[in-house]
Amino acid sequence: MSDTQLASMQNAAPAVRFEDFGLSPDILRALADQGYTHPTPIQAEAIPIVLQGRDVMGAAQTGTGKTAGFSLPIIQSLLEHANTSASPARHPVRALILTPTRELADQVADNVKAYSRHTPLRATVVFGGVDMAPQTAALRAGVEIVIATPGRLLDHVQQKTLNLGQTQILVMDEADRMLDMGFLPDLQRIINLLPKQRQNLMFSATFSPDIKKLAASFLQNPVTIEVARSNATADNVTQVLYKVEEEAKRDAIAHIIRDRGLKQVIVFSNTKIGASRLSRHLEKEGVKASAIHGDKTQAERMAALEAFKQGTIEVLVATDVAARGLDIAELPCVINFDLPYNAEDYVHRIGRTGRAGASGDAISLYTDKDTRLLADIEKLIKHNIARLQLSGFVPQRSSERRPRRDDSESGASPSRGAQYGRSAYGPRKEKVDPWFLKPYEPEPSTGHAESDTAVANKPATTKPQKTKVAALLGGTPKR
DNA sequence: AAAAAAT
Repeated sequence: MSDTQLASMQNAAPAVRFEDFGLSPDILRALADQGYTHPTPIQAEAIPIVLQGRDVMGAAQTGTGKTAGFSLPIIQSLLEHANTSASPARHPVRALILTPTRELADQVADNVKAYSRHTPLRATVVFGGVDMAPQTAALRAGVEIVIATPGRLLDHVQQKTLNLGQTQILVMDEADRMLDMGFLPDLQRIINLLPKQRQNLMFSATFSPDIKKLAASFLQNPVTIEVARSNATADNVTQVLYKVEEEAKRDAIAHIIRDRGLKQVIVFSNTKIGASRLSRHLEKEGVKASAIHGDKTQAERMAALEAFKQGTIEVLVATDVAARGLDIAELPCVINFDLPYNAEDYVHRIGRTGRAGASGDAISLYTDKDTRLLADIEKLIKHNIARLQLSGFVPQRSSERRPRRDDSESGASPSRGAQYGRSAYGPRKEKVDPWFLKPYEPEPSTGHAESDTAVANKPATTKPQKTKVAALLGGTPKR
């Protein structure tokens, strides 16, 4: 027996079970339906605290079972003050769960519905991009738990199809993301609609000063629950980097997918157009792919996600709409086609894999221009990511796509490309360079951290952003 | 820089 095994046995506390929390048999039955018997660490920590009615500031990594961590005790609390009346008027909204994206709202709602299925409590989801009528019908019939994105929720409040006057529990999921997305004014409006006396739970994967300010503004004497170190990446996810020229990225993705025989992978692009293009490129290469981003209709988004979960498509090419919270069972691999502009998004993106203790791979492409982004990411996750060579990758360069040899340097007559200008292919800043024949040049092994740090420390380039959030929280509310 | 979210 290894030392670590021995140590873990000696340290092992008697395993906590869901039955130990005094949860209703109806909830336990729902958990049993799904084969859940033992809580994850965050669940074990959060459930008793939420049951006590305390406010919570949760620093929870994705994939830790956060949703059940707050849903189960909320359902229990609502049950303890159950109302047996069948009248819709007797079913006021008592718990409100806010999420930044529609897909996340839908997913959380699925979970809440599953956990409460044997109880008399009703839950419904409310988000934009889809017909309001079914949501209105569900709300009119009466629900105790609403899961929503902020905009459509406020829309319903305005339409008087939803009243938050009796809501006792507020959950803000992915609060950092909601701030990033400019939801602060909406959040403040929503909070103003709620009774002053209520329980607040706020979850955030990362902790910026803005998040702390938001927390201080509405949490009452909160208990802080921290499971994984904040801003940490799961250590069961293997992270690697491949340096690729910008023009070769799409081929590199196709190569990696084929080379590794990937059958289920999310590829993140920084732009909606980039995501669509890459998806089409992969399809041309015979890889079943779909794109998901904010310019797609909600129906297309849901269809793509479903097809990916079902395995009908192998690759989901996504913008950061899919970066946070989405739970795809046993997703083995995430690829960054672009490095995210925001280092925190890197943590979230790769958090789609390695969930629930499974192992996962996170592969990122980077170019010369990404030095700064890479430095930010490695600073945030507090370690360096292995630079690997993309083996056996010789990008396909069909003659029409491969830029012609540039003869101008040798004094020969200008190439057609030069004659006609660069309109058709866009500006090319470099002379033709047989980059794909160059040997791999690893980053200087101590150097990359040092040189990157040097870049990060340049006084002029460190961002001194004065945030709107601070202004909104501190000063006069805008609009 | 970009993306997301009510219409």
